[in-house]
Amino acid sequence: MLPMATSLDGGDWLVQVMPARAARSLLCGDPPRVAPALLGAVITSRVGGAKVTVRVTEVEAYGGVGVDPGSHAFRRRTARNAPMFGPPGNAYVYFTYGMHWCLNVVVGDRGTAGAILIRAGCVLVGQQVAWHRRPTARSAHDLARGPARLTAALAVDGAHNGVDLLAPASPVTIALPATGVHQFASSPRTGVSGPGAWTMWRFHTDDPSVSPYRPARARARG
DNA sequence: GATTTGATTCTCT
DNA sequence: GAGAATCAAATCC
Repeated sequence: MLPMATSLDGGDWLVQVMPARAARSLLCGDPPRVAPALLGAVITSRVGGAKVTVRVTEVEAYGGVGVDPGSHAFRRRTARNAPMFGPPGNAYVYFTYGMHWCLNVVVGDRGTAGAILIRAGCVLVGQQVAWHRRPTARSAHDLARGPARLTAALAVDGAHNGVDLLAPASPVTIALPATGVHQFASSPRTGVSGPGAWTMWRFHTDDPSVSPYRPARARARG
């Protein structure tokens, strides 16, 4: 029998998290409905033997095949987006702009290819390690402020694509809060242009670590 | 096979 | 605020 909730004690903060089985069940829902439930979630990385824990403050929801033009899986299943078609709770890590990694949590029923992009968080444990990995950060709130900064602070990269984030043995794990965040805002997604731009599928709490909103813009190329 | 695009970040002005 | 860095995947022809 699993406990109703377990606690993670990290000093001046305390998060009541739900059991992995309950979390996996919750993650089976539609991406825009599940996304707010990930606010306040706790992601722990043990990559390289160093422990870094962040509390999620900002997420974006992405739909599946034929549902969401802003999603990698909109057209069809490919080798790249294959992890999105896996079971909910798995990680989908992709490389973008030639230099950045972004971490998603697969949601929705298996095969529906929904995902939640983890856009920002605040570092609760392992700040020194995070500073070492993110020397250009200007403040503690800046350590994981932005999807690529967050993966840098956690040392998450392609090696973690497809791992089960709800398995305790995984190098990167996620724990959902037993009590969801009640105060949050939604807005259009960052960097999504075209037909999917209108969706209010970006959710964030009132926290300094939330990344500044930037609408999609055309890029000049040299 | 060639070209375009992108769920970004950093630096310089 | 604008531009550069940098590359895999998707799309175009």
